[in-house]
Amino acid sequence: MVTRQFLQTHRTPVLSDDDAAALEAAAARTIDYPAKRVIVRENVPLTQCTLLLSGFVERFKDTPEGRRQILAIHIPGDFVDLHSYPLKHLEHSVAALTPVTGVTFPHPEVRKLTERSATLTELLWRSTLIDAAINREWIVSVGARGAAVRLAHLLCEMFVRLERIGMTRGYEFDFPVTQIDLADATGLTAVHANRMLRQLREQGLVEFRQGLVRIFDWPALKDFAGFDPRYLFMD
Amino acid sequence: MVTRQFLQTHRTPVLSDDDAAALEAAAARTIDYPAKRVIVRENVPLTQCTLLLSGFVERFKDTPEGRRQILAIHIPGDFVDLHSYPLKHLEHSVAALTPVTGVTFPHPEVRKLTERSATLTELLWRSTLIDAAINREWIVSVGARGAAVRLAHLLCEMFVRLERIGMTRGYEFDFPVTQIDLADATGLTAVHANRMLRQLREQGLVEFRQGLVRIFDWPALKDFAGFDPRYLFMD
DNA sequence: CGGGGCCTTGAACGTCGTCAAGCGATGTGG
DNA sequence: CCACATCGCTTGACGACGTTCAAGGCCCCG
Repeated sequence: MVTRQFLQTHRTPVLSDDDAAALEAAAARTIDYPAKRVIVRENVPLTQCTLLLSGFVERFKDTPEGRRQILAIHIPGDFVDLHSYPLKHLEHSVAALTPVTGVTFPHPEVRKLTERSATLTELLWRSTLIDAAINREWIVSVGARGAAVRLAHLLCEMFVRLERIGMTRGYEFDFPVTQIDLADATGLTAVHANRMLRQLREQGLVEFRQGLVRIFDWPALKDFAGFDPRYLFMD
Repeated sequence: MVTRQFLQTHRTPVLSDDDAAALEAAAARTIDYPAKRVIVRENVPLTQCTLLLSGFVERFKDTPEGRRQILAIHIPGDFVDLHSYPLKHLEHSVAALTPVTGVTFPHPEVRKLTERSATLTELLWRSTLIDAAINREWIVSVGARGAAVRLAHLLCEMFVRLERIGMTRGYEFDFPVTQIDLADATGLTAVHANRMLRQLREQGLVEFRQGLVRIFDWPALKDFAGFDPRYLFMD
């Protein structure tokens, strides 16, 4: 049941049992990666996609000036590169933030799935478009929100997404990334991210310490961040 | 031939004549919008997609604090909301930047296309993922590039995209938006965007005046902007 | 025990935002 | 036909937010 978490996060359109079985059967093999390992390198032809089973993954681009911009963070149940099926290669790289397990779906198998069922196609397509919606929300974050709000918004997003797959404990969850990663994701420097995290903690909103997030006041945090989860299309 | 410009911008995968004809036949009717008119409002159920035939369109979100963040700019040959087919509604709004003509594709017709041909499906899917790749490049812009570089990068992107559909004249093209729009797209204030545009002009790179862009030195501009067109997947 | 990540804090600097004012072009109503 | 409002562009002065540079601490691991 490698597709369990994926189907848990993507409930529409509803798959027939046959389609669900076909999706499950399209999985080829599982792979492990150690933390920091590059899983997909930009501009390299790809012949398969990877569904994340455990661990955290980043998509990112490094700029000529030496800055890293994280474009997305993936959690178990996410396809980290399903978009490689129509695109054939990626314009960014993908790397493991933690030790990771994934399962591969060869492009020809994906093709067969799209030939088989328009509903299944819609589901796969939809999942890549939800990633795109998250991309756009991040544009809003880095383009139009202040530093503290940006960080708060990211923590809100991770909380809601992790909650859906049962990876939270009340208002607490593991988010095993460094402050440098948070800074790279929000377009800040590590120094400033650190200061803003302290501010969030002192405001009694949320605490991030050594990969552990504790939300003190969820309604206040949501309000502070201007977080509206509709962009996650959870239904 | 309402799909001419679309097929011009999306050459892979290659469609059979039959598939191309089916796509063309799926078009329902043309619609005109005046400048500034909202075409799609966020969070409203949709039953059709719109392919842009002429004019410029923006996707955007307005923040509670009153800032507008432009998420994408569309030109003729772009589907402005094909992602509404799998998503059923959008998390952002779409508006005309100029007077605009579009042609609609009802969702049931799109569904029929996906049932008909896996290649056609792949092409449509791919076009939405190229939009997503542009979204990600914009994350890099607002997150990791300075103000002048951001503007330069946007002008590079528009030049390359417009050139492909024959809407440039040498190193000059119409880009009928205001400096306010440029600011909203790059996460800057109009005042600062104005200053940076002056700087680009005085550096002899590019000029933006009243909706007209003149590139003085394309290699130098590309270099200054760190522009690598591969994220546009033009093949 | 030494080295390297990662986190933390301070001080100085710079990019970009805010506020304010003036200009020209356009358009509208008296 | 002119008065006046509106919108977009431009520039200056000032201030704030975020970066850079620097230093020290902690912890883990070799």
